[in-house]
Amino acid sequence: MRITELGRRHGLSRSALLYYDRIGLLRASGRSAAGYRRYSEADGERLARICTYRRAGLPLKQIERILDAPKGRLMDALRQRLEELDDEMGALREQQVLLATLLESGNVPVDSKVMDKMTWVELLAASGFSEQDMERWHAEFERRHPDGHQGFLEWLSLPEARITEIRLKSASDWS
Amino acid sequence: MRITELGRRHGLSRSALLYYDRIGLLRASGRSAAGYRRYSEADGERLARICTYRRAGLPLKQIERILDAPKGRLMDALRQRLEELDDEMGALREQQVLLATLLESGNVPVDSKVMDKMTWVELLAASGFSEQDMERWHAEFERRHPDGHQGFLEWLSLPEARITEIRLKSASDWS
DNA sequence: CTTACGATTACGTGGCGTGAGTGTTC
DNA sequence: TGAACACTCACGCCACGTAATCGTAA
Repeated sequence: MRITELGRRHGLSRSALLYYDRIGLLRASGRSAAGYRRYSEADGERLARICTYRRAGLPLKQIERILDAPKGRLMDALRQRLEELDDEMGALREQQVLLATLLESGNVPVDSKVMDKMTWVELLAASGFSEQDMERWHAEFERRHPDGHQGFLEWLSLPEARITEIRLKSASDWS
Repeated sequence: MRITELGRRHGLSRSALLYYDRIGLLRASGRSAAGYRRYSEADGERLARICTYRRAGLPLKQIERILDAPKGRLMDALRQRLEELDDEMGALREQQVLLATLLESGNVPVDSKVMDKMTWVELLAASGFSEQDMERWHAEFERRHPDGHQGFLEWLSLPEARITEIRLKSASDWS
């Protein structure tokens, strides 16, 4: 099979396949007498996998790594991509909110949903939680669910620097 | 004002402003004797507008066009960006679906970032928080910051019905 | 003297698209 | 003989980041 034909079958352009060849992601397994690239059935199957991971938004470099890697690495990459997607969708949602307020032109609604740390600490204190309890609780949180801890601190709208600080302290308290 | 200072005030890097100068998006309105870029108050206000539109995801070229255009063009651009955003979010959602099916067919453990209620309760219990404490805490939360309470329960990924249930109970506990 | 800024120029990123100029197959 | 394909090389896109090498301010 020749390059344009292979591309057509998988919904890719000729130049895309030329690019894949250049970067070594999918090298033509042979050449004709005139120097034309020839693609085998195996090449086609490899390309099918490439297209699948590309539709999931994986960068080509990572695709190259996982194509010949054990299944565990592959699954790790997919899970990681899912988490990235959360961030990307969050960023788009922020853009939506900004655009909506700009178009409403004028009155900017205040988000009372934002929780700050002081309020949070007050709440726990009101239920009989001491500062020491807080520290032990942060440490436990960090030990059992680092990602959840991060997410919670973000939910409190703490600046990134403060989050890092708290997590580092929590980790050292635990060890 | 000099370049790094202006950037710091708007959350941009020096190289970003150098780039804006090169492409003509924001030219320094003057130079010092030694050739340093000097930015005026008017430059700062222009940059503030640029940053706003950039946070909405507009490309710099388009920003340049709408900065000195009538208000109508500006609104058109914002509306158009909102529509693009729909497409982009749709694309990301497709990636999510594909990833979910790939992960499920491969029998893979679930996202650790998601915090569920059981884990949360366990954590508090580990720090000496009783069920009764929990109830009082929910009630206090609901009384002082209803929106924050709602947001917190959503963060735990609880279904809407369960959230309503908890909030109603908390409200009645308090009254 | 140091060090924290300023300047310019040039190259890298990702994933191709788009030519220019030339050869091959049908 | 002409159209449709193939080849290689090189530059363009976007929004900067990152040196490298230099001059200036405090």
